[in-house]
Amino acid sequence: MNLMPLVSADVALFCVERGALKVLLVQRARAPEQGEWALPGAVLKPELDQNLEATALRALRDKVSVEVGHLEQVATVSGPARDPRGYSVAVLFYALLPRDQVTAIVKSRIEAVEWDLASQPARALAFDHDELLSKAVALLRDKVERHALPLHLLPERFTLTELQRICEAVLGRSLDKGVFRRRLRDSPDLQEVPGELVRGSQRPAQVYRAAGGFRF
Amino acid sequence: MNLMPLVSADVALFCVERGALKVLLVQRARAPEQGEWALPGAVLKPELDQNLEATALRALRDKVSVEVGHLEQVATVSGPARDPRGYSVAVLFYALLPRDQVTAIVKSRIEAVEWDLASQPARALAFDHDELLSKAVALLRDKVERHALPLHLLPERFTLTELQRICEAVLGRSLDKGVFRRRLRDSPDLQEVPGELVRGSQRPAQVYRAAGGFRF
DNA sequence: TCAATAGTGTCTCTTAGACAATATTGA
DNA sequence: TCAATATTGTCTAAGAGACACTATTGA
Repeated sequence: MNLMPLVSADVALFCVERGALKVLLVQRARAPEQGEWALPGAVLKPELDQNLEATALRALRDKVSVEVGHLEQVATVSGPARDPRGYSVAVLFYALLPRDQVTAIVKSRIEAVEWDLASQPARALAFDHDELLSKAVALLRDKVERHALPLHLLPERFTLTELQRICEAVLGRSLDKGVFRRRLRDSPDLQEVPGELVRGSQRPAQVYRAAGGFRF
Repeated sequence: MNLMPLVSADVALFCVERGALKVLLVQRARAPEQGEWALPGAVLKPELDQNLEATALRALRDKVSVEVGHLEQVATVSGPARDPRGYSVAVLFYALLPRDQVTAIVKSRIEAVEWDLASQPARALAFDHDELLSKAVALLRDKVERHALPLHLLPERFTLTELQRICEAVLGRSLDKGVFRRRLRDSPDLQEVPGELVRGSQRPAQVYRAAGGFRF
């Protein structure tokens, strides 16, 4: 038997705020890299975590008091130098936070938290988290580019225009309304909701929700 | 500090043999699951492996004496029950073996090895390796379906028809010659080789090779 | 010439992209 | 009526799929 490395799960938690894709950063309260900003994460505790997804969920619960219903695995990085504590293995996930839960997160817990621009963070990140963040953003964009709908970024009920704005924020470019709606027309992931939603002085918009068991 | 889990790397090594996508299986020489068939793998040795990719390469080197030049990370699985030795984390990779190196592999090493049908193996696999294999096949197919060229499955020089046969084997369906060649026309991943290659009594075919630094 | 495979052309259909036109509401 | 946004339609171009046609070799 040989010395086993530190295994942990890190999470890029995304939201869309004011038209931009943001990622949640935490300021580390303890060494190593104390005071530096990083993606939230936790060390795997075999006696506590059923698997690494559970570790990731626990990290979000403990550090920012958030419960998310889904996780996407992005990649696993490893090596002797990426963490000063020694040889380490980190499994990276991302999760999406609905728009109506974004404000709830900031006023929680001991460590300072902050939403930073996902595609070009203002903060320099500890460890190799810059690289991890890039991978997570790339995977999310790739999925949306391939017509997956990031419905987890929206509240339970939403309009097609809201959905389009979210996709635009994720992709970092504007989409054509006609093309967007044409594709959604036959999407099995969306369901009309009979009730409508009126906003200000304009034509009311149809409300939709995610279809049961949709795949992201 | 708490007990850390067993970390290992497993590899689905693919080749195309007689028109079918095959995967390399090894018969386990030691417990656990002694005598059962599984994907080749190795336990991470921090003092030996620069990272988990190195562990995967070492597994191929030790078990089947093969050196591959590339690895694709597929996914990471974890949990207390997937390996009887205890809580474990396994990082799955796949690699592609060129057609002209397939025969070299079988006559190596202590453990029995076998090429099995990748999409529907005749052998039942130990641990959760059935599931791992499915993930690897799905990822490989997805990439080729999205027009990535699995050039690592071919020898250094090849014809377009050979390339098409390889893609067909990976995808498990036949492709249209015209469509296939039309796309390849502008591919930056392919380079013509001035010399030609004649085979039997028919029109000679242009020989190609992978362009420097192509992305798979 | 023929068999066999290499390589090209052509037609149709679907879809993306761009953009215009119409619809519906409150002020 | 007007401003503002929702929703639909239309034209064009690019690409996929199906399939036919031409080209080149050795036997």
